[in-house]
Amino acid sequence: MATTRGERRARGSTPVSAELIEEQAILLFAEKTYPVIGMRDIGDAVGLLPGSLYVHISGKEDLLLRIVEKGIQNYLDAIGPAADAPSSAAERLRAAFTAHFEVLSRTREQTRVAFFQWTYLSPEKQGRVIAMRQRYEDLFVDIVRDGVRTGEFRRLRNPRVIVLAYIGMLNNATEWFQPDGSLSAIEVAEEIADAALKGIQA
Amino acid sequence: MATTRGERRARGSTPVSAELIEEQAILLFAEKTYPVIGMRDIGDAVGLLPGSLYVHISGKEDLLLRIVEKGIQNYLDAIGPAADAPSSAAERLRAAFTAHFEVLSRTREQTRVAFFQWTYLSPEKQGRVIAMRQRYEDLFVDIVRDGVRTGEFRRLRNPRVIVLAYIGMLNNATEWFQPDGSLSAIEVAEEIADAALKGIQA
DNA sequence: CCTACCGATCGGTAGG
DNA sequence: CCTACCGATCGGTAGG
Repeated sequence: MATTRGERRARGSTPVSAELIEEQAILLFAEKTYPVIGMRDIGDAVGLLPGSLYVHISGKEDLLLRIVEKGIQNYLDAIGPAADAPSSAAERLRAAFTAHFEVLSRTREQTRVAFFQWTYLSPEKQGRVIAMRQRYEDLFVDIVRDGVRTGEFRRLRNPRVIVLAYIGMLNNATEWFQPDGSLSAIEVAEEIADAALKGIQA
Repeated sequence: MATTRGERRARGSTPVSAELIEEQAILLFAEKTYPVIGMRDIGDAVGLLPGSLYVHISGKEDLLLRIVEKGIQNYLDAIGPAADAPSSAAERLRAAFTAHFEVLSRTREQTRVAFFQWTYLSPEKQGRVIAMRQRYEDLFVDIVRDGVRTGEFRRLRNPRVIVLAYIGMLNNATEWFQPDGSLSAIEVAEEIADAALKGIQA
């Protein structure tokens, strides 16, 4: 049997920082999820004993909070400008999809944690995350609302359902999009934007 | 402080069965996820002490496996016939979406567990789940492939991306669709099927 | 950054 | 179905 937890990093090799701990925690949380990763796993990954992690970080949950907030902020920073550009609703939706997949291809593991594991935060901290998610959602609501108002889009019976469907599709792409795969973020985003705007019917 | 775990069900009231334990486990796993729910939580929910659960079930992981497999089977049973019907690809896609949302509205909590928590199973058990998920995915692949082949759908550059996007959208609907909300499964499915087939552009 | 350890909780079992 | 308990593991800390 020997050890289940492999000592992945030799102790005392290079300096350990809060950033390094965060990086390794992202990889571990993304792979196995927050509740099943122990401080001992994180310690092994950076080459410290579990108790020594507390020299650099204040606790396990605070580590998660930082990962989640930065993870969502990455999307707000990239999609905000795309969604607010002074162009047609169709172009803005296309640009928003593209921006989303570009951030996803850069930060796939952090996205996994940010989108799916914020629920392990305490209620108070969840509130901050929900507010950020709402801003993210509103970017898409605005595009669709504008498009319907100007007549560029069809009069949808339930625009909110469409927005939720789009966002759900984007969120879930975290599960299948491969940054190193044969299709680039732009190619995937264009294909999906075409399907969303024009439909798949001939 | 007192107790965090509320004794939700009085001990010794009505007979406990494997089915009751499964029902309660679905609710608990759906709300908090598998790894953070203990046998003590499940015991509280059915009115047994944790050790007594093993009279009815063989272990925590086996409980999860049953919930996941039945949860996915519900979708195969409902979508299979819809996807294989002798009608147009558009009608079959519409019927598949509708069937999906109908199962979701019936089994929302179990779907949450089945779609998102099968990753907590041991590798061997995950294999069985992956095979079922593949059959589910293939139902949609077949519809899109048929539609493209007959010319009913556009020649998509990457049909697989579209299928993954659709399925991701459906899977993620588990997070926002409310069975008791103002919109029925059929209404939501129709709205989304329209958007998928015709697009949202005017 | 380590040593040494804390109390709490985990899934599961022996024996009745 | 309960009593009583097992060894393992958890996040975190005191003191150096």
